Amino acid sequence: MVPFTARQKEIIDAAISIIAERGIQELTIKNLSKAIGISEPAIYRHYDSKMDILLGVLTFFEERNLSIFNKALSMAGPAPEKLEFIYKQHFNHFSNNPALAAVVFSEEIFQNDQRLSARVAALMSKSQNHLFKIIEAGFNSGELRSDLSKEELSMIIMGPLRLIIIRWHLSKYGFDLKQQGNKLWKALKKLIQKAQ
Amino acid sequence: MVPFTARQKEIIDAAISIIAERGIQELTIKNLSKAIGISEPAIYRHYDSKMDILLGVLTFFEERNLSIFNKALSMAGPAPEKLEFIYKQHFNHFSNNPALAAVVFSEEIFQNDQRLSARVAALMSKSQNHLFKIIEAGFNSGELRSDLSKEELSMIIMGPLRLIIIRWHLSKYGFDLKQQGNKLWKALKKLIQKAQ
Amino acid sequence: MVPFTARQKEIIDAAISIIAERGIQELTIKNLSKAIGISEPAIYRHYDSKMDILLGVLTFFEERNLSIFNKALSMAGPAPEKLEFIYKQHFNHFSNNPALAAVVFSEEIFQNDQRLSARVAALMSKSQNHLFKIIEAGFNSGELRSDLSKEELSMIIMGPLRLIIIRWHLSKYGFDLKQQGNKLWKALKKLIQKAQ
Amino acid sequence: MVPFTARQKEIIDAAISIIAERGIQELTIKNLSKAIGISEPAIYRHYDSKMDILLGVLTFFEERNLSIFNKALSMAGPAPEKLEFIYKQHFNHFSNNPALAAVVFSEEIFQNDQRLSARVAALMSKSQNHLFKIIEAGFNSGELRSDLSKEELSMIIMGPLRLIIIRWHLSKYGFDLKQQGNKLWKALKKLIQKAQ
DNA sequence: TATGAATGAGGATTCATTCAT
DNA sequence: AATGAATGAATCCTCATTCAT
Repeated sequence: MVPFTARQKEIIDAAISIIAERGIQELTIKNLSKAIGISEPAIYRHYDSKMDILLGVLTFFEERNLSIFNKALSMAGPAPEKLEFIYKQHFNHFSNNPALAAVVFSEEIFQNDQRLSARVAALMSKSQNHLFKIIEAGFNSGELRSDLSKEELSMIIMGPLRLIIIRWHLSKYGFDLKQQGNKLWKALKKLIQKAQ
Repeated sequence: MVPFTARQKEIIDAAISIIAERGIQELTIKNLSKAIGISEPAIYRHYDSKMDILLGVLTFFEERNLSIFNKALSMAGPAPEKLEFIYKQHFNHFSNNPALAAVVFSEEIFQNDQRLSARVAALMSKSQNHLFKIIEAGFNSGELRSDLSKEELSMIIMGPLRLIIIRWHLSKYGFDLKQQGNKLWKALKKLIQKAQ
Repeated sequence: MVPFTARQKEIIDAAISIIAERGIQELTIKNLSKAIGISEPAIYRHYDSKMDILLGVLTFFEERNLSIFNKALSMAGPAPEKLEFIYKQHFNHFSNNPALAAVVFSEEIFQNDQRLSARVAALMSKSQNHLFKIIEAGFNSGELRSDLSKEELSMIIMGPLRLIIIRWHLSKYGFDLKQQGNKLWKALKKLIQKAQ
Repeated sequence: MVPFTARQKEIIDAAISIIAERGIQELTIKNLSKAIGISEPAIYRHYDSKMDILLGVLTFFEERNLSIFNKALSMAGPAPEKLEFIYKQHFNHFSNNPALAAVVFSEEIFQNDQRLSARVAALMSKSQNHLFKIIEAGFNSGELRSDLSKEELSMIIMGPLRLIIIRWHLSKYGFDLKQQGNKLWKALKKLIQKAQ
């Protein structure tokens, strides 16, 4: 795992901003270099091709994403709290970086290329596996309803999380994500917790 | 609402196929004309610009989408059945047109342009309103849990539906969408129905 | 064998001129389009890529070359006269198109690419085979010395022909190719004819 | 005549390798520096420009070439033996450095630039002059046929030599150059020696 | 002596679009 | 209704070269 140089980080950040604010189609080397304030060829000192930049963006997302799920997994405490942590982390993260909301769940963005879409699929299945472990722990401890499979539960947990973020983005950040997101979580918790 | 000419319909269909199978970036006038078997300038006899074609694609999606929700709304019967209908219609639709799965929830595709993204947002809020009505009916009849708001419930209903379709697509249609989708719906139904 | 369109012919001609007068490195799409007086993209209406243009240039050379050897082969008369015809045709051809001299024997020009260099090699071996037939006829009729193999003779015939043309080019056409070429041929004839 | 520094020699050698193996178009500062294992700017410590490197390459060729002809000239013995020496030296040289065959007669390579092509022409005429001296000595001693001019003979000697090397290269070194070259020389010798 | 970072100019190619026919 | 030919603007990327360190 080669760490990014400062410039590389800067390029990735700029790329994310552009994708987020103006869409993938506007992610051109020219726009990228303009955003950073260097010439177009200068980009190529730091990345061999545009594809490598995209791959870098994906790497960035992967790390963010996995870090959330890893932290959740390694937390002490009951399963619902871990899930709450995942929700809250997402909301915090996006509230702080609204632009990311346009990008993070855009599997479609990376769908053009085999290399990219394969990694997106891998990432998705990785986070799902983490989620499975949390859910299974919840089954065992009796904290989560066990009349649903882990696959179903994971979909019911992640689907609404993704959707509220997409809506927040489409509404041009027209509501308070943390607050609404919290309400969503509480509602969801009622559904998935084992009735006492 | 001007109806499409036959050629216009053909162009829209080809555009959808291209977007679905190869991604938005491959939707060029050249590829479009090649797919239809006419020359590039011929496209411009039928649409003034590429944007108009995109607008046409969106219109197509809108109609599909609203038709599902309209039918569901006008159905007789209890709310859960209407929701089940919405789920099933989606699964049927995508099972029959797998390529569309790559597209249909791709709000990001239309995010470049103001005109497009405004309509996407409008569409989303329109279907949401239909859903609200169904949910409210469910509240009133006591078929749906009423300790959740309609906003929360709508997210919890539509989020997993979208997610399973996205996963189906990312898995390259690697599982039986109708079957898995049905299981998902049954699981979800357990959660949102009012306990008897 | 698809015939060239008028524009394609024009492009090939311009390409040859540029290579001849300014070298392969100056054969750019920009220079090509400037020479013809159209825009750069317009070139691509007529050839899919620069490589295809190069292939076209090669085709042109092949046809010129094979036509000379074919005519010589089908001539009536003694072998030395056929060889003389080959010599004279070359000198005529290059005197009329001095620029070609820079190109025609430049196997190196086409050496970059597999597809190109394979065809150059094929062309060379084809003309050599024609020459072999002429030489063998000369052996049989007793017009040519037969104490040399056809391979050796073909080298001794074509080598000096190529060299004088290259020198003529390097001297910036500083001598009369037809006249000097003729003297060269007469000298060569003395050597390869069977002494009476 | 400033001697090359060690680094300069290294650069020239690398340049020749690249031209020989991959063609002139691949001779870029980047490829050059990569081949040597230094950075691109480092090249400019040793040569002011790419043109100077090309000039250096030419110098290298000049020295190789003139050394062969000089040695031949200063040899004792009959003219045909000197010519044989020239042939053999060439075959030896290229057998040992096959890649060079792609380059050595590539006057076209240096044709882009005035400075370069002038020196190529000068080199050619210089070796020709050496050859003239050898031929004249052969005339005087009665070892060479004198019914041909020295110009004609020189062309008939050098033309086939060049051609067999070019063919060897185009055949991807598909035959034994030394052996075939020797046969070629023996054939040629029969032609140009004065009959006893 | 060397390098990391940068750049203006230019490379081939594709884009959406226009126009004469 | 359709096309062949064309184009300005933009695409990604490479070139030889420079500069500060």
